[in-house]
Amino acid sequence: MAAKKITSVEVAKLAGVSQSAVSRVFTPGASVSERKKEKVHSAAAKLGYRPNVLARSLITGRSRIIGLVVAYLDNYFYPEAVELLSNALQKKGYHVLVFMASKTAGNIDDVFDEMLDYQVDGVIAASVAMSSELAVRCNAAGVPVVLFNRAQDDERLSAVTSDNIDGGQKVAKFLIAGGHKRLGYIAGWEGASTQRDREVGFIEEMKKHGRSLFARELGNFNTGEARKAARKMFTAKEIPDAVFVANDHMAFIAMDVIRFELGLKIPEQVSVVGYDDVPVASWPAYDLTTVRQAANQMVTETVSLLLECIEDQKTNPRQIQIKGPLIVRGSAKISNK
Amino acid sequence: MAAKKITSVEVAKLAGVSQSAVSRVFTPGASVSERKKEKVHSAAAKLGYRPNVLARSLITGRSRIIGLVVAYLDNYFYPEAVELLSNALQKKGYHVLVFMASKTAGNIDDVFDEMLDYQVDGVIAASVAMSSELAVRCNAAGVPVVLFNRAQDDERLSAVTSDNIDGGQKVAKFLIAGGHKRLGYIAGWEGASTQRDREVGFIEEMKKHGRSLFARELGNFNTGEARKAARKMFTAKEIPDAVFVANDHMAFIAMDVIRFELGLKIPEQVSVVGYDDVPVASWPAYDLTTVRQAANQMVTETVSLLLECIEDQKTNPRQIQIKGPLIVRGSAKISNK
DNA sequence: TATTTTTTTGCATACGATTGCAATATCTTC
DNA sequence: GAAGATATTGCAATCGTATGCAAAAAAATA
Repeated sequence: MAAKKITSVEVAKLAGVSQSAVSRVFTPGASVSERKKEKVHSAAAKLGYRPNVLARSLITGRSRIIGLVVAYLDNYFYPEAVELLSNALQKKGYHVLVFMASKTAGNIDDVFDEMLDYQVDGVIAASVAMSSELAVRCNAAGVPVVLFNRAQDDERLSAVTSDNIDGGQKVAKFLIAGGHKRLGYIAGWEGASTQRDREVGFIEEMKKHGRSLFARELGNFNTGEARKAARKMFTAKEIPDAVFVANDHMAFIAMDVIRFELGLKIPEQVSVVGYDDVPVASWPAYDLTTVRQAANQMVTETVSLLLECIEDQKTNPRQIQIKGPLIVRGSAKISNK
Repeated sequence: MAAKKITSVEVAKLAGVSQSAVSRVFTPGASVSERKKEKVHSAAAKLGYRPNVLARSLITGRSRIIGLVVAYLDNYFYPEAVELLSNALQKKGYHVLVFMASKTAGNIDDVFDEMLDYQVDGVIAASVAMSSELAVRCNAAGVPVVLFNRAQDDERLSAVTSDNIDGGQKVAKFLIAGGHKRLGYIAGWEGASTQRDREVGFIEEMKKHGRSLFARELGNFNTGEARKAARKMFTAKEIPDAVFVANDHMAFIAMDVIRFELGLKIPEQVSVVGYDDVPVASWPAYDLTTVRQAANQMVTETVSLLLECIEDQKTNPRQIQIKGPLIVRGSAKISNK
C-alpha cells in the first residue's frame, strides 16, 4: 500500500553507477556521457524514480515554490488571476503555495513567517490590505516580491497593475462625451492604490472639461458597504445621471440597487461604468461598460518580473502599468440625445 | 540585502546549548527542561530563527503540503471552496500547493508526477476531468486523496459531495408542486458524478409522480455549450415551462438566453432552478432558485477526513454526502395559479 | 606511441533539521 | 548521604540530493 520511496541511491545501484551520476543526469547542464545518461534513465524509468524537490532545495537553496498571498476571492478578478498565475508558473517549473490573508486567519506576521518557513523563492502579493508591509518585510529578508494589482509609492517595490489613472480618465472622457452632467463615484478601499489612481484619473479628466464630482460614496470593495453606498447616492434629493464604480464587483451591486430596489432605468436614467471586465460583466443581465484589466498580460509581466528577480538577485525593482481599453456595453448611454 | 539564513546551529551557539536541544524546543512533545526552553526561545527570538520546514520534512517524511488539483475556476463555486480549504488547512498547520489541470497544462501524469516531486502529504482533487484516474494513482503511491465535489463508484476512494440525488429530488418535488407540466433538464458533463446524481434524483422523483422528462440538452458545465443547449431547448416548437440546470453557472447563462435573446419572462413563462447557490445566485439580477451546497461544511469534512487519513494511514476511505436545502427565490414560480 | 588537454566519474561532504542511544544531571526514597 | 529511578542532554547517524575536488578515462595533439 504505502509505496516505498525510490531514491537516487537505488537507481544508482540498478544502473551500476554512482549516486552522483544519477544526480547529474537529473541536473541540467551537468557533465555526463551519453551512455551513462541512457543507463540511468532506463533504470529510473523502471523504478519510477523522480528527484525529491524538497531534498534538492535543501542544498540548492531554491524551493521552486512561490508564495501567493491572497486576501479575498469574492472579487471575481482574482480567481482568473490565480488560475493564470499558477499556470504560468507551472510552465516555468515553479508552483504556487497559497496563503490566505483573511482577517480571521491571523495577521501579517503569521503569514510572513509561514512563508519563510517554506523557503519560498518569491512572493506574489495580491492582497489588498497587507501588501505594503508584507513587501517591506520580504525585501528585508531577501525574498523577491511582486505586488499584483496593487502598487505602492515606494519605488523599491516591484508592482504590476493596470494603468489605473489612464483607466479613470477614459471613463470620465467617455461619460462626458455621452452627455452626462452629474457624475458620481463609488470608491473602493482608500488604502488601495488601485482605488486612489482610478479616482485621480477620473477627477483629473473631469477637471480638464471644467467639471467636478457631483457625488461620492465609499464602498470599500466590499459587498455590504457598496450596497449602502449605492443606496445613499441614489436616494438623495438629486441623483447622478452617471456613476463610475471602482470595480466591477461593486458595480454589479450598485446596478442591482439602482434597478431593482429603486426602480430606475439603466442606462436611460443612470449610466453605470465599472472596472476590471470580469466575465460576468459581459453577461446580458448586467452588460456592464467597464475598463478591461488584461489579466493574462498582467500575469505574464508579473511572472517574468518575479523570475528575473529570483534568478538575478540584483535586478532592480520595476513598476509596470498595463493600459486596458474601455469596453463599451449597454450599461451606459453613449449620446445624450 | 540578502539576509543570511539563521539555522539551529547558530541558535544553539548563542544559547550555549547543543543543536539537538534547539530542535527539541521546536518539536512538540520532546523532552526539554524549562530553563533550556527559555534560553533557546530568547536566543531564537533574538536571531529571528524559525525551523526550516523543508529540511524537517526530509527526515520526518511529512511536508505539511497538501496538493490541490483544480481544473477550472470559472465556476464560482470553486473560488469560495479554495479559500475555505486553504484557510482550514492553514489552521491545522498545512498549506495548499495549487496544481492546475487545464487541458493546456499537460495531462494527468504530469500533474501527478509534479505533486509527488513535492512530497505532498495528501491530495484534494476538485478537478472534474481527472479525479478518478488521479485518485487511483495516488492511492497506489500511498498518498491519501479526497475527492471534493466529485464522487466515484469506487468504494476505495474517499469523497465529499453534496447529496446530489437528494438535491435533484428536491428540485423535482418543488417544480411539480409549483404546477409545472413540461420539465426540462440541462445536463453537465456526463463523466461527472455530480451531473449524473443530480439528474438521477430529478428523474426518479418525477417518476414517482408519474412524470417524465420533457426535454434534455447537454451543457457540459461549459459556457459556450450551455448557451447552445439553452437556445436549442427554448427555440423548439414546444418549450418547457420549467428547467433544472445542473449548476448555477450554466443556469445564469440559460436565464440570459431565455430572457434577453428570446424575450421570455422568468418565472411567468419559464421557471429556472440551478444548483450550487454561488453568491451571484442571490443577486437580484438573477435571483435564482437553487440547491445550496454548503461549501463550509463540505470543506470541514474534506479537511478532517484527509488529515485523518494522513495521520492514521489505515483509516478506511469514506464517502460523505452533505444534504443542502433548496433556496427558493424568484426565478421559479411557486404556484401555478 | 607518448604527451597534453578535455571530459567523465566517484568519493566525500554539505544542506538543516530529527531522533535513537548512551551519558549525565536531577529527583526520590530510604 | 547512598542507591535507584527519572528526566535532560549531547553525540552521531540519517533523510535525499548536489557539488567541489581529485582520479580515471577519453579525446586531441604532437
